[in-house]
Amino acid sequence: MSENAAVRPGRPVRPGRGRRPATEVRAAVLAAAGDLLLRDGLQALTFERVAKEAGASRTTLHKWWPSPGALAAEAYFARSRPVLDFPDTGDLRADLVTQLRAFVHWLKDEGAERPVAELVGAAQTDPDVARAWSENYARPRRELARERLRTAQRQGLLRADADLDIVVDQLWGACYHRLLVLRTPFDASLVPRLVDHALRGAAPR
Amino acid sequence: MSENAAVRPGRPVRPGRGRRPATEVRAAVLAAAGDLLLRDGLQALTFERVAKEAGASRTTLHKWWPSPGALAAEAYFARSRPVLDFPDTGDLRADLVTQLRAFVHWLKDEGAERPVAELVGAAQTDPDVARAWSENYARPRRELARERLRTAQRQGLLRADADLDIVVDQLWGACYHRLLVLRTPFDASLVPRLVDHALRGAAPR
DNA sequence: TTCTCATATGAACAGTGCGTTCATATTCTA
DNA sequence: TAGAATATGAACGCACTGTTCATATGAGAA
Repeated sequence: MSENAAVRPGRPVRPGRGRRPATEVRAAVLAAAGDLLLRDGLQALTFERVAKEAGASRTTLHKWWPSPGALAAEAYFARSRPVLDFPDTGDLRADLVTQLRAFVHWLKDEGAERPVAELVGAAQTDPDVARAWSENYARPRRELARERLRTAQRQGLLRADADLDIVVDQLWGACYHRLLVLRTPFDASLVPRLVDHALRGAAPR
Repeated sequence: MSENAAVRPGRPVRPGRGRRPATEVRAAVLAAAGDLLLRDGLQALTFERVAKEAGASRTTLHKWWPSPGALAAEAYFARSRPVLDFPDTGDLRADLVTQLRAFVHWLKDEGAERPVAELVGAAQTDPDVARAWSENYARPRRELARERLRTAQRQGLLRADADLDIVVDQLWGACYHRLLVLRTPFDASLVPRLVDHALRGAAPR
């Protein structure tokens, strides 16, 4: 907001180890980056702007993060709630509906829709973002889903020859398809029909 | 390749209407943009570089396209083959397998994987790309798929209460899910199982 | 045929952001 | 107390965007 008092050129300003230690600077930077990501989107998340908002030096950001994309990904994960455990009440259909509803709710009502879309989008060209997304989000979540399905399969609630990866792709892929490709996000009210289709199929009988 | 003879500064070079008319320049620009997109990816597709490769002026590109993203999208559509008609042999399952196999083949074996991923990625932040993608690709293709499914539904090959949009989301969304989110693209050999899951479901009986 | 208009062109400028280097000052650790 | 770690501001070079400008030339109209 106000002009920095040390902007005057020619006058010797004081560099030196910041008033704050590394951990504090990192926290401030991640907080500022998370704010920027939610408020103005991924495009606005530049080292320049984050540094200004966090009251840190741009040089410092270059030291701790390889690129603005990597910083954005870390800021997002730091802010997103921990991955929900998959419920196992014994009722597979109900558990899937619960889990997918939570996912859609998280996208639509908790502000994650734009960050998720932008981060997945950036991952298509930014290797830093791709790795962070893959390791910290996509793979772990897929693994949890598959585990829950495997349990159900052992209990005879799924066909023995069902391909669990494909089931995961159909359920979550349908949501991402609307979010990313069609850009008409999934409505939570559709979740039960989605699960029904995955379990019963679209063919008669 | 070779240095332009008119690079010498200070010496009056000759601007003026290019040696080529508008249609020719547009074609050259689209061709150069398509080459760049396939060869070096979306990141490399800047007005500056395309202008140089097409032997055109950067000013001209600004006149005809609002942004590099919009140019990339148009260049891609100009190069991609026309949308395949949905076959209707009366055998829904076989027709879906045919169509999805063509889609996967187009991604994996015809070099479309990277451009598609990068364009969908860019669409998450670039409104120009989002509009072009939505209007010229996603929506028309979805409509074609839904039409084929509606025919099948009328013939009793799908449940009367099946949600055709959801079926489309499950089939193509599964492919996009691997391409964009998991980044482990779909293999064509999985297509029959995917279609089987969509029609029969994963539950027993 | 002649004239007028559309338009491709090169040059220049400001703005933004990245990536890096440098000297300096401060805090933490041993 | 000495030295290592590190945050800081400044500066430079680079790439790309977005814009303006004068100029030359081809194409269509009168």
